[in-house]
Amino acid sequence: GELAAGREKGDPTEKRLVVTLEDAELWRKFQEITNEMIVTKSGRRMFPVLKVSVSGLDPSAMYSLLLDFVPTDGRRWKYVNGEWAAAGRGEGRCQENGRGQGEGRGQGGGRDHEEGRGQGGVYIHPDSPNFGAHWMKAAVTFNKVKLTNKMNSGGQMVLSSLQRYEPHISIVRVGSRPSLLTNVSFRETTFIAVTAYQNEEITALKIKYNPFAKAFLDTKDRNPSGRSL
Amino acid sequence: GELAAGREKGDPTEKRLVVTLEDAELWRKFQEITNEMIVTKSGRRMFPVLKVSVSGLDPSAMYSLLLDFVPTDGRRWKYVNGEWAAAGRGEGRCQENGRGQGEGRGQGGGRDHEEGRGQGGVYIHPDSPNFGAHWMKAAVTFNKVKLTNKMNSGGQMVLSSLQRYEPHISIVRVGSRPSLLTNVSFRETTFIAVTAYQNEEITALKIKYNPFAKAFLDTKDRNPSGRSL
DNA sequence: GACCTTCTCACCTACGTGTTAAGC
DNA sequence: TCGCTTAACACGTAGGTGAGAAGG
Repeated sequence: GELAAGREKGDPTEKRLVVTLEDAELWRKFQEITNEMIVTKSGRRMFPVLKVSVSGLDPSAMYSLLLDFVPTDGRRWKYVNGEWAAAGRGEGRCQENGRGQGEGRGQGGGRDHEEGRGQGGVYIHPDSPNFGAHWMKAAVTFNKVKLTNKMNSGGQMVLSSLQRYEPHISIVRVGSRPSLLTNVSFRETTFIAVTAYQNEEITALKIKYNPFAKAFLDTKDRNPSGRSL
Repeated sequence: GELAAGREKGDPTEKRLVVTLEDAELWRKFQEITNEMIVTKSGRRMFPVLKVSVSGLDPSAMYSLLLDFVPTDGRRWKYVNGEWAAAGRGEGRCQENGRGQGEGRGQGGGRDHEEGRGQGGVYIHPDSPNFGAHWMKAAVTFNKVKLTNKMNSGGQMVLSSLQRYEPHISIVRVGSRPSLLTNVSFRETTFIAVTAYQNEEITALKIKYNPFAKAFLDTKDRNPSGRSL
């Protein structure tokens, strides 16, 4: 774990709440050359996997961890001449405006409407709900979340291709007195949603580090096109 | 769902609590000829899978579902001449005596000590803890529990080979006021723990109904030794 | 034509089966 | 020997990869 983002709240129990991104080095390798994530009709997992360690919760209180994807801008992006460039406006579907960061909603209110919908909205970590002790005893992995560009029947996060997103993790207390505790994101996890990889260096990194792509490791190694990743 | 077992308690909320065994017909096919479950060092899943539907919970209250295996007797069993027969006493490893059935623990008390240990003790359903609504919206499947004969590092249920067990499911309320609500078992899920199948009819049933054993379906079909299962 | 999307595919990971032979 | 246990194995299920061709 390497990057920490903490917020304080008026609540006495979770004052020292800290959320740390795991595998930050790996994320940075992708981020340096602009990360891409595949979206498919049936849903595609993320790689790298979003993984955070949490501390500062009340071990015996009950929490849920939420994940959503916030567009970093209203733009579409194009990959031309080996570089990502902003194209025109956000394709008309101005669905993203309610989720910006300058709204004063980060401290506990604000999410009241728009929450129950669940389509393209919020991914609830499958361990939810659970005790603070559970979330803190080991890093929390979002390896099962799937990204899609179609509205399927639930569970998958709907993104628009060629738009840029930043994953946001929320911790909410459930039970007797539900409340939003924190809402963190990590810049190195930003990515552009694509239906096919644009930058072949991204492809090479995915193949190199994702065990499920090991079938293509040989192919890329035999192609001695030079640079070591 | 076919077999229901309900218990009432002094608590006003869960008076109508009912737990129903799913796939009872399949369980009965095995039970008729004395069911066996493999135990291995690394842990073996159960087949059939323990699956129950639950109703009568408070949808917004928080519960955990627990599974443990109660020896039906202190005996070891032997498979001789195509039949199971009781052998001598419980092999000297008198580790099981605290869990017998004549103890008056069936209605809600009695489990207070011995619970936290977790080794060979209690399997907590991975969805735990969760809302009553979650447990009731679909049948609860214990397909991930693993049976072992060695004390591994956690998660697996330690059983003694050639002993007979009955799975017990407990529903506990967690959170503000923890309490054991009910404690049910189903006779058709009784089995003898074995390191290798003794009754070849059990083997045939496992192969016939467990998708993971499909590799052996052909073998058994080509052997036209007669009876249809 | 250029760009983006969709589908099928071979090839992996990961792991659940009973079988079989060896071990004790 | 006999009874029980263990480990290696072949063969499944289940599903996650990018490649490549086809579609729009």
